[in-house]
Amino acid sequence: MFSLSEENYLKSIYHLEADHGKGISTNAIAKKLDTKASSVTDMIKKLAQKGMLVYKRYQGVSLTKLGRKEATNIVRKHRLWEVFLVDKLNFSWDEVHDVAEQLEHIKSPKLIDELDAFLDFPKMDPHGDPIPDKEGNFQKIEKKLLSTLEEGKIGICVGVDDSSSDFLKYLDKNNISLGQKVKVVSKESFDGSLTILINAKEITISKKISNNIYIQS
Amino acid sequence: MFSLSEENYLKSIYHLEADHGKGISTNAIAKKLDTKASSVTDMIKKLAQKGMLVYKRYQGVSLTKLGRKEATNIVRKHRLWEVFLVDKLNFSWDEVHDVAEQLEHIKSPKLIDELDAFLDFPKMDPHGDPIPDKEGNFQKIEKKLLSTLEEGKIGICVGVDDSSSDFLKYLDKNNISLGQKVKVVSKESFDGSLTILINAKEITISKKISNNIYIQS
DNA sequence: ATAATTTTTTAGATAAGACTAAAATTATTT
DNA sequence: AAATAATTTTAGTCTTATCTAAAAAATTAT
Repeated sequence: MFSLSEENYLKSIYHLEADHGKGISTNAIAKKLDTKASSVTDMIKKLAQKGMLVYKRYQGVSLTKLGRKEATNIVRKHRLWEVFLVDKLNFSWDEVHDVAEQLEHIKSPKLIDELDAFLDFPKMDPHGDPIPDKEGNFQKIEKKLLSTLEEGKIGICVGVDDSSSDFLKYLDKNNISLGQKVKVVSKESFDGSLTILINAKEITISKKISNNIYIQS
Repeated sequence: MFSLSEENYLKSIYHLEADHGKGISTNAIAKKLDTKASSVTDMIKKLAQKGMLVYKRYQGVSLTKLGRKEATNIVRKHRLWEVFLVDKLNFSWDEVHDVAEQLEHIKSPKLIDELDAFLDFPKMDPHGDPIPDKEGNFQKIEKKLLSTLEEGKIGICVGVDDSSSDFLKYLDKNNISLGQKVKVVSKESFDGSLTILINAKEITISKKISNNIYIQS
């Protein structure tokens, strides 16, 4: 059994590895968890002790198979709860994160399996992120950033990178949601801003925005 | 905001007051929470500080209005989650307690209101205990222990006192569930055991059992 | 290659919540 | 009303997870 804190470390390291490959630095973890490097050192020693990760002084950490399994399970729970909140309890996609952060730590294998079935075994969470199955497997879908789409090309929104409330509210305000068709009308090379056709309307979005929307094309 | 520990103390004191009236002793709380009296003293000082209860050394504690409100809300959450687990996730009534103990501490007013609506505003949990509304009000139903029912009289099972897994499994095994009609066929004065007619079958139950089943008559 | 900088670790402190053991208070007997 | 027993509180310790400040190691720059 893991403490709430241990689970949060495992999850953060898992996400960092997914984004930046193996060998996660103490500072990167500290930044992600909004804590101090010295606290991280303490905790990774403990998690190494428990066989969840490999750690050598000054060398950063990598999850072991066991650690990754643990982390994946927390991610699975987080994403299933997000689906529950949106599909069943009328939460919007910008409201789910904080609550799911709490719910992901509930310990009950039966609960999460039944929830999975109740939700009809969803494959994606409300932000387009894949939900691992019981064994921790999930299909990695082909996706790229909207910012990489060339002028004149068409794609379908399949996910967001940043899922902060502010960003999601921005998307809502501009009627951008997953599953929508988007066409790049023009690209401004100076600042990377994009004029896109979405919902039969042309809007211009900044590079920062297009860097946070995933599409399939 | 209250810590998990503080919430558990408030809830326990609330239940003790419901059963034994005001002025709950340190030892009673310690027993309920399976902890030491000295730990209880520390915590009730803290909760008194926060205005949740009235405490005078060596005199036991009583919840304030605020403390009772807090506690009621936790009970509301606990019981709503129990309904969710049984109605939506195929839990049986002997499996819900431990999970609900965790879920009751999730902090999100929207979550619990939406859950309430999703479950169609249930008035009772799976054990026949009333679910407080948002304001903390609930109707107290008239009920008495099966052990107090006289020979030849009929009642309807409306709740259980003990809701431990073992006891509930016993009831399941004997096909006793809420809403059922029960008739006292005979009463053994020596040991208080009861022969009852339930489900068109006669069974004999001990005093201990009949002391844990509530009926309406 | 050495100096300066950054990162990481160690050492020691703190807060919450629990514990043990002993002291203080209250309750019960005789 | 003492004496005994039970309960409650205090004092001090422990664990978990955090922090600050300083030391150690690694990295980058000169």
